[in-house]
Amino acid sequence: MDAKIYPVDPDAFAGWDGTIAGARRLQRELAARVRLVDDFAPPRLIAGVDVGFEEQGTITRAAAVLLDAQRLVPQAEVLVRRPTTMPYVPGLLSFRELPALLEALRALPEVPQLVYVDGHGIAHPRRLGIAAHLGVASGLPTIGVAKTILVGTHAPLGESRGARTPLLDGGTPIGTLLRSKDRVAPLIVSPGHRVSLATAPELVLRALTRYRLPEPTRLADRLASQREAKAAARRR
DNA sequence: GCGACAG
DNA sequence: ATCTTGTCGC
Repeated sequence: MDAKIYPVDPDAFAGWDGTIAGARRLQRELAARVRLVDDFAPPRLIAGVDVGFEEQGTITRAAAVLLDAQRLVPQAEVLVRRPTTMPYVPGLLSFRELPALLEALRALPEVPQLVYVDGHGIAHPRRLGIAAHLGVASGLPTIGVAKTILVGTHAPLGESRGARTPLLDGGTPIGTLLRSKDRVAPLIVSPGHRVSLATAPELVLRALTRYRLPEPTRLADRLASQREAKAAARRR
């Protein structure tokens, strides 16, 4: 049976019975609420969110960083730590990370016009990756920026920065592979909510500097994974 | 039934 | 994701 019951967060999982099968049913329902049309104000403030773990995975760390959309300079950052409630199950990432992520996002001093999420948007088996789920749960425009493919196929991609090719699932476009830097593995970009398939990669390009990851998710990733503290501790 | 499988 | 040293390349 599907006996195991997980904690249900009313904000992100209203109506979920706590089971794995129920999680997949809820994803199909929520996917119908995803809007793939550009519907956001010209970004003045953008945010990046990501999750990391401590204590053998028993503690979840969610980070949210607010940045000036024009200069890509951080304006504020939030880090929340909570007990981990669910294991990682491919396709159900949001059920493990979304509650903490929403808490971090809500704690930011201002509401961003656009949120960059570490993970897929609609490039998901049931079209509800964590970026799409965060979008419908918060109502905010979101973009998914993942480092590897979960589902879909694609044609060969050019080696230079800016090269791109569609990510397809049974012939249907679900995202874009985007080379953000020469000779580095491409980013898999897909819309989360209130952003179109064509605009998503453009918004990622605008948030790039000299690294593979766009600034919002790069900074959130560093904070969530304690890059700073770990590097310092290891040097001693 | 046998693989694949975001973070 | 996390555990981890050195090493290759711009």
